[in-house]
Parts: sequence; C-alpha cells; structure tokens
Amino acid sequence: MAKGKISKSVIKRLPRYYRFLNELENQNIERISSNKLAEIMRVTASQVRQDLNCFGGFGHQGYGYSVPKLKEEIENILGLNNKYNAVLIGAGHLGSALASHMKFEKLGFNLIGIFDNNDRITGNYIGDIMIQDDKNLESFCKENKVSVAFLCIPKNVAPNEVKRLYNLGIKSFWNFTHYYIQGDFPDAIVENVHLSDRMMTLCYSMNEAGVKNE
Amino acid sequence: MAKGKISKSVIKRLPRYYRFLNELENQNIERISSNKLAEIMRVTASQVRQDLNCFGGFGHQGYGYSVPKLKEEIENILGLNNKYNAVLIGAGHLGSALASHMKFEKLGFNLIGIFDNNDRITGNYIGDIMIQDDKNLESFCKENKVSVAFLCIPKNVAPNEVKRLYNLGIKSFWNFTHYYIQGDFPDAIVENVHLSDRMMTLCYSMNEAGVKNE
DNA sequence: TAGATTGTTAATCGATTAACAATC
DNA sequence: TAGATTGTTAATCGATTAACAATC
Repeated sequence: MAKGKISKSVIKRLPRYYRFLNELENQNIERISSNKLAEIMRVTASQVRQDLNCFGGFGHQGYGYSVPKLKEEIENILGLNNKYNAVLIGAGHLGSALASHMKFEKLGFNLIGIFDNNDRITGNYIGDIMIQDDKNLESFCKENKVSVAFLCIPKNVAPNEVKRLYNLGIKSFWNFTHYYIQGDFPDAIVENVHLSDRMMTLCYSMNEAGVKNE
Repeated sequence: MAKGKISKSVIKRLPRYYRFLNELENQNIERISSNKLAEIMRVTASQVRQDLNCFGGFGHQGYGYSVPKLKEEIENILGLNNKYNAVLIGAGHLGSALASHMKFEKLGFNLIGIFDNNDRITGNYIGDIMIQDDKNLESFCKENKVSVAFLCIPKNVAPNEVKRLYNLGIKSFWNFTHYYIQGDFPDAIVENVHLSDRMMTLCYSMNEAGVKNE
C-alpha cells in the first residue's frame, strides 16, 4: 500500500471510530488507550493502533490517545468539514425520508435541490426546499455548483438521469438504485446502498441460524 | 473454512449475483459461462466459480451455468422463500419509507405490525397496516409469531426497545440506529445499516478525489 | 473427437493479529 | 525511574486470483 493511500477496509471503519469518540467526548473522557477503545468497540487493540497509525502518530506512548484530538483528526480525514452541494433526485418515500432525516451538514454535505418528475408532488416542500420538476435539473445545475447527487429513483430511469448529471459535471453519487453506475462511468465516485441486498443477507443469517417463523 | 460454512464475503455477494441473474432471466438468456457473467458483473471469472462452487456444482463443464437454475439455487441459499414475520419499530420518515418502499415478500419477510410512541401518528395506516401504540408491543408479539424487528427509532430509545423485543424472543434485527446491539446481546442476529456512515465514506472519497465545491 | 468451460488446487495478495522495542 | 502504552515489524489468517486437470 503506497504511503498516503489508505485501504478501503480502514476507511469503512472510520465512521465507527468517529461515533465512539463522539460518545466518549460527550462523557467528558479526555484520553483513551487503544486497549480500552478496542474493548468498548469489540475489536482488537492491534487493529485500533494499526488503523489510527495509517494517518500518523495521533497517540502518545505511555498515555494513549486524546479523545477530542483524535475525533477531530478523523473528522478531517473524512472531510466532514466540507459542504458539498447536493441534489436529491427522486422525492418518493425513500428520497423524502432521507431529505428530512439525514443531518447532511454534519456529514459534509449541503442539500440545495430536490427533483422529481411527478407533478403531484412538485411544488411541495421538504423542510425549506421545494421539490422541483426534473426538467429544471440542467438549468439549476448551471446556476448552482452541484457536486453530488443522491439517487432515489426507480432503476429504469436511473441510467438516463445519471447520464444527464454526469454531463453536467456531477460525478459523485449516493446510489440507492440497482443501476450499476460504475459499469457505464468508471470514473464516477459511487457509494451504493442496496437496502434490499441487506434484507437478503439478513434473511440468510436468520435462515442459517435456524430461525423459524412458527 | 469448515464445509457448509460459507464466508461472509461470499454471502454479501450473493444478492448481487441474484440481481444479475434475474436480469439475464428477464432477457430470456438460458445459460451463461463464468467468464461472461464475470464480464458483466465486473469481477473475475475465478471469483464467480469459487463463489458458486461453495454451494456445490451448479455448473456443467463445457456448458456453463443454467440461468434459471442458478437463480433458484441462490434464492434457496438466501432463504428468500421464507416469510419471516416482522415488526417495524418507529414509523417516522425512515420507517414509513421502508414500510411502503420495500418489497418484503420478495426478500423473505412479511411485515405484520408497525409501532410508534407518537400519538399524532398512531392510528394512521401505512398500506393496510395500522400504526399501533408502542405500548401494545408485548400483547401483539404474544398473539402473533414475530421473528424479526426493523429498528427505525432514535438511538436513545433503542436499548430499551431491543431489550423488550429480545425478552419477547425476537433476536433478529434490521438495525438503522447507531445502538450497538451485539455489544449487549452477543447472540442477536443483526444487520446494521448505518446510513450516515455511508455518507461519511462518500464524503471521504470525494474529498480524496479532490472534488471541490466551487 | 475437439472445444469449451467447470471444479479445484496452488499461488498471490491483502488484512488482521501478535509481539516487542521505542519512548513518554 | 518504573509502568504504561504506542508505533511498527513480523506472523498469521483469510480472501482473491491464476492455473490446469477433469469432463461435458
């Protein structure tokens, strides 16, 4: 692994560290050892030290890690201080739930536009953002700098929407559809969330554990 | 790896195979080789063969795999023919979106009860299921066999709700909260979906790729 | 039969864990 | 100083890829 290049496995663990550190901070805990942190997170102390050391020596020998400092470092590594302007494409059940439920500003994002093609909901508001007609996407994205799109649309319309967004210079996607963006756009930055896949693996686990419905 | 015991990595890939096979079936494609399947899924043919072979010889040398047969096998492995009775705990934005959005019956589940403690929404319907007062949870679960709970509640109430459910014999959870169930209930079957974690890793990727908001 | 393609073993790669010297 | 705990190297473990004999 080239220096500076952090493995995917480590990155995926960072938000969890971040959450636990936030909690420790809320409990006014000033310092923590890799051993103690590992214990509460149910991982090995080795892993904690290896993970954190990817980014440089945040700890102090004989002392441990400063909770607020470590939290802040991880915040910076994740880039949560960003305010990436985002548009939500699709304001159905899932899309509108995300729009009203997620604390975007704490997660590096700033939701500035919501689009849908259903004229029974365009004109409605989610929070203080009006749902616009999808036809306005191009003009909106030319007037506003948009960095990322959240896709909560049916699979069949996804390819065309992604193409439009990509042509507008938007190459980052939070993708709840089953459209395989990377297949068509290899340089896109994509975070896939496939909820039904996760239901299926839960089903597998229950099945395997012998859970019976009767 | 003991025979019959399939690695987590393989399991997590199964839903994706399943989706691609469904699509091939819809295109009336009868057979496919590991090479071709690997090509459309952008993985290695080796991985396809290794993965599928965990469950026994589904292929035929010189021929490939039968699409409908393979699809059905994966369906069985995942246990999607189950109809695990499920309750949704928390009918806020996210919970009600899931209740109306997910095709539970295709994913091994059957949603039979929805609970919330907010009396402004109890009594309302999502589909044909009435949102019940959370107080009814015990009586409902004693009258109906419930195998799994979907948790869409705030973190602070999660420990108590999980304890109640666990005491009712429900040990499987689809967990959207940040409460760490496995910490308190090591034998619980848990599928965690941490949406904000995924936003953070998306933020990291954008940050790392040098996406700028201006 | 010849060609194609699997099932499976062996080789490689990456991630996790263990161990311990460095050092606060 | 002595004890604690990191940073880091080495060992282990698991997952992925390559290779090829088996066989349809």
